[in-house]
Amino acid sequence: MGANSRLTIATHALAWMALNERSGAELTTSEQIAGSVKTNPVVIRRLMSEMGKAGLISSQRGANAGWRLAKAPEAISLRDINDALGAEAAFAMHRNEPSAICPVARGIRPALAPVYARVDDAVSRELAATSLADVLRDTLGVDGA
Amino acid sequence: MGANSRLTIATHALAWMALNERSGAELTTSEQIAGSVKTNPVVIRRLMSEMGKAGLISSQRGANAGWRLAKAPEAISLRDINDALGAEAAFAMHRNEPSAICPVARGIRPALAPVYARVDDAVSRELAATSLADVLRDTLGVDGA
DNA sequence: TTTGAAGTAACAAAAATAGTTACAGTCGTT
DNA sequence: AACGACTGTAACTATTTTTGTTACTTCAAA
Repeated sequence: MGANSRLTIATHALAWMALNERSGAELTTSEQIAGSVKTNPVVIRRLMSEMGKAGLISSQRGANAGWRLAKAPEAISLRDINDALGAEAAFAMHRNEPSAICPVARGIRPALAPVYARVDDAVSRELAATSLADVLRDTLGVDGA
Repeated sequence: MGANSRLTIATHALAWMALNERSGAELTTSEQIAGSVKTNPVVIRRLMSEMGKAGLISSQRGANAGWRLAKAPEAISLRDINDALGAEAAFAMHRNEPSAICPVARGIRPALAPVYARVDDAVSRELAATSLADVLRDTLGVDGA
């Protein structure tokens, strides 16, 4: 798979929201975020919708609509974001069924499954160690601010 | 990206070779492996070519051609295979440059880069813990053999 | 010199992601 | 009650990546 930038875009969006709220804003719109990410607002709305279902953010509709964080930036980890996006495993099994006759072909998937599960666990653990607050701090700190 | 099955196919191929050699064979051909994986021999040859460049296997050309493992199955880890395939990072940055004006957009990539690097390290560590010999053992053990 | 397979280029097919357009649903404001 | 601004989605196109296929060249043993 091409490596996937969904986590990057989603984290960028939440970091923008966090900064916006810190500056006193109540709500953030998809258009504001799209301006920073330089993409189409619908792309942002799609990601936001998934994060809303996961309880990371909440939306307000009607006039004066937008999103707000549902948790403090310290309480949202990159793992939470990745899980919200329904991220798939790092490695996949064969796209097509291998030979039913060959013993290697029959046994290779059960043999690899636990290894791949451990890999995904390791990814989750690593992502869990970084919060949205960490990302925002490092993001703003780049300029020496 | 769709999750990528290249590591699965490459590992399947090497496991097949290891079993073939254990059964007394000197050489293994792409057609034999393709039969077990149920794919086109060229797909196998492409993967084998990359693993050959990484020194995991060696090829013999001419009549009576084929591949043989260049190391013992105990000395080849899934990490070696993954590295040989030039695996890309689990997560990618934005496909397009984000806004040059916005401080979040400017700082988010340097902030995420070390996190993503740690994730890739964790993946490598996890893959390094399993050898081709482990995979072959578990593969054949599935039937209780 | 014949032969079987590696090696590789070129291209088609399939799948996933990203980008775009369009429109219905919601709800303060006027 | 109508308006306006923005969410929520569906539908479609474009782009990128991976996989599958055909075809051809190179190689070395028999």
